[in-house]
Amino acid sequence: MPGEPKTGRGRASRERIVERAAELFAERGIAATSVDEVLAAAGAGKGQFYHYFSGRDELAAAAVGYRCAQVIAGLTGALGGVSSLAGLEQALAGFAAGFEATGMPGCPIGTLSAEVAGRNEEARLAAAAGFDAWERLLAGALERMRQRGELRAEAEPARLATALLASIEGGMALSQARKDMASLRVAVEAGLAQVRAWAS
Amino acid sequence: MPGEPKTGRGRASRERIVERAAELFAERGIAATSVDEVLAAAGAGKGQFYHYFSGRDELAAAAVGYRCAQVIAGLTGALGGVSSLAGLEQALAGFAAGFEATGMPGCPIGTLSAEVAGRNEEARLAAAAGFDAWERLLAGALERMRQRGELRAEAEPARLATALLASIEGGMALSQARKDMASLRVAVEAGLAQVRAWAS
DNA sequence: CCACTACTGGACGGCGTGGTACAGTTTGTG
DNA sequence: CACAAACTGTACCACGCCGTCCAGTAGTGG
Repeated sequence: MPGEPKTGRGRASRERIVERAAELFAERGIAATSVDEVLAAAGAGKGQFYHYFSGRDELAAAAVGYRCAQVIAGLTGALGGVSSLAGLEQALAGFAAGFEATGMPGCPIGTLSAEVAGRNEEARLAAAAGFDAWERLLAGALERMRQRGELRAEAEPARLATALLASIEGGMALSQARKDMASLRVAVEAGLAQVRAWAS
Repeated sequence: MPGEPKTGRGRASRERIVERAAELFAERGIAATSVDEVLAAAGAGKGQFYHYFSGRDELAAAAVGYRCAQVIAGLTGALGGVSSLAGLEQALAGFAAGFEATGMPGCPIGTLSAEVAGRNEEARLAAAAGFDAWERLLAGALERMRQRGELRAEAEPARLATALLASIEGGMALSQARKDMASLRVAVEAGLAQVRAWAS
């Protein structure tokens, strides 16, 4: 029965495995990456792996969770302090630029989510939690805009955040398939137009 | 060297394989479905398969193309004749209802696209073509609305269609991860609001 | 009817996979 | 410092995978 690490050394080992797995899963896909490859990249042996994980699926779930935490940490930096429309526009433009710079590999959460949903419940929940956190960041920014009077009082930050996130997510999906940033730009612009419609 | 079938019998065999592959890929994922499983489902042997396909990847591309054609055919029925806002609303509501009825397995094109992009160029192009066709259907409906005077002359059907498709696609991605239709509904409603903003 | 091509079915092989077993080494603790 | 628990490395196994091969069966044009 595998369990949580009980020593610092163990924790470091487990974490190294998860880190490498998250990287490889993101760039090659989960199904297309073998446990052996992950272990080789992490410089770990089978014994370590099955000491901490019950098997492949548990690793996938952990890696998805780790990836989401990374992404959310980055987004928190960009969105956490936003409280104006101009700030939101800038943050999203920066996000789109980063997406383009990495070669449009699809949404880091969305791609994993699509691969995992319906085949690994634990991982699906991790991805959903990632989306939730992202949406909360957007909702927080919108709420601050509303409180500062930039948005009308009747605006609903939660709904707007969902719609905005869907636009971003869908835009990335289209851009990934088309290998063309235009779709994401149009989608983000449309999402922002929605927000502007509620401006005071 | 595999090639196109030259007899009716051959064409039927090839098509049976592609059909079953499209079904299995859609419900289990491409990477998680073996060629042997597809062939067993199609009642075909290895000889037939390698007579028509160079290998796994070519089958994947063909199956993605087939799936897209199916989906687009269905959407053409729903959107082909739409020329009013009410009609568009109804078509999208019907689409959402269908999505819910099938258990929210993600967008039939989007899920495959995410799995295939970056690993199978031919299949990625097929998925992109599917998105293009879908977007054209939306753009056509919007253009008809504009010509009927329901949308202002300055409205840009192509841009609006991209934004609307992104909302739908992103909404499906969120709903799939969350197993909750609410996200898709909010996203679609927001997309429609964008369109209404251009109403005369 | 013949010869030639298209098509079919399945047996087979090499390989990579996820997972197990187990012996050896650290590490923390009393 | 003893000793148990945590941890690590690797050899190994059974299985399923993709793709090859080939012998046989339609089907078709001359």
